[in-house]
Amino acid sequence: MSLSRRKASSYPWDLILGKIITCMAGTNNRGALMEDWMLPSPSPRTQMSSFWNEEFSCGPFSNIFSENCSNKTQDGIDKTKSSFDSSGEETVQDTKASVQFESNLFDSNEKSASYGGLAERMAARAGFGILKIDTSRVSSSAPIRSPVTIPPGVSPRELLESPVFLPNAIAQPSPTTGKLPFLMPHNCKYVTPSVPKKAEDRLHDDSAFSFQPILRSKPPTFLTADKGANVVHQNQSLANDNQRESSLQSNSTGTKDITDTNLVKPKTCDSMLDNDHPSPADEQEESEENENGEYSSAPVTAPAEDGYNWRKYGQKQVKNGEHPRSYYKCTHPNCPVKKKVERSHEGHVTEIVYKGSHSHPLPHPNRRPSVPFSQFSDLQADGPENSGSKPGHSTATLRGSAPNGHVHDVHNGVLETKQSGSLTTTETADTSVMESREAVDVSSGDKDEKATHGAIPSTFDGGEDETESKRRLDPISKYIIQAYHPSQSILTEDGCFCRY
DNA sequence: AGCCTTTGACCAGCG
DNA sequence: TCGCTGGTCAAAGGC
Repeated sequence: MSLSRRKASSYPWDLILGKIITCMAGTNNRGALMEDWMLPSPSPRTQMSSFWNEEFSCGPFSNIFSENCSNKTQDGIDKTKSSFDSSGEETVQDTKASVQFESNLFDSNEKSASYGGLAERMAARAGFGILKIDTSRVSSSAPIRSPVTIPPGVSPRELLESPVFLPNAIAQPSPTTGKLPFLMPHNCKYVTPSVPKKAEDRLHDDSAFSFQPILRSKPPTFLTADKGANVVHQNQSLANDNQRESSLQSNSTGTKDITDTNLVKPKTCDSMLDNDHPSPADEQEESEENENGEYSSAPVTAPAEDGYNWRKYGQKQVKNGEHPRSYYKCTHPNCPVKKKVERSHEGHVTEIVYKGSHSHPLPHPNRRPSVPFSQFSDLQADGPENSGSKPGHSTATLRGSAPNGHVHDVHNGVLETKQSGSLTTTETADTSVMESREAVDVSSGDKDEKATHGAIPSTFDGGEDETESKRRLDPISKYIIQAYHPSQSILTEDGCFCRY
């Protein structure tokens, strides 16, 4: 498989949709769906279009899971909704917004659905029509003019990298790219602390959506391990959201007491989001769907690509650990950050622990060829502020892991939190860049977060800002993020994918 | 040449 | 003090 194809496959949407497909194993249209699937690098948007047109035009996205998977799931969804309803009308609004948005998309999809030929369908997938050129009218002397007009000041490269043209990984979340969080199962919001809220915000802001500079397109990894990132980010972002979510984030995360080390077993949703950031050590975890629409043994993602450079300096088989543990150091001079990654024998990342705070901004993208361009952009824009930890925000860390109070750690049955270091419960984790980045990506539409956490740095000079200064004062912190292979995922009562 | 991974050895903490 | 364990070092080799 070509590199490009692999990259496309690595996009979280592939994972999400792959899971959906798997979930829909009982449906009759799977074959048709997979047929579309086989088209080269379909964009998330088109994938979803096909998805809806062929499979789920009968109801809201959230019903997909309940109708195609299990009644139990629906029950879980209902429960979840109930819990949110109790918090106010916000949930209702979200639901409405979601439904309306879906409706809009359906409308657009109906158009594409009428397309008959492959070209039309591909055009629909690409988000723009394929112009038919009448070659008979083209003279050899006439200048060949592209049907696409590129505005002055916009390079073709930029244009190509725009969300519309980007089939997947590079595209940032937007209605155009189909990467909007709302596309995820509504309940997935609970998967990651940060994702949820962001998705909600996005829904509210749909009408006001506007493209923003690519900051952190981390689809993935949005969690991953990068899931942990989300958790961390949540800590920061929660500064403004604490009150609102505090009611939702119950004591269920009793483990959340905190620490500088947080172990989170992310739900699949997070995991999927994290995907696109294969870290050097995690690249192998890129997952691919096989012919059956199932994921190969290749792991899903790791949390990992956080934009920093890591050097592996050791590996050990931990005594009681099921999997070998790898030790990584940040390659930046004098940067004390380390991380431990545990992988299953199949190569799946089962746990990631970040320790310490980066004492430097994210490395320049150009120095990290292994990282997709979009990530570079994000990373670059990200700056140090996201990597910094904010004492006092850390309490949100674990909340994020179980926003709704539901811990979906099927593996152990509980959210695990490891504590190490001297951090107090209120000064837990520093916000590791990685994790927070993912969160940032998802929450790009969250103005509050931006303002509060600098997710989209207002001072994007790559220098050190106040946050950075604070971050450097933070005690060493650790994050433990656990991920599971998608093939081992199940749909929980909450409508979220969990791994077992 | 530089950077990374691998891997056995070494070190430190703990009971 | 000894053994166990987790973490780290550093040489060797690969890319």
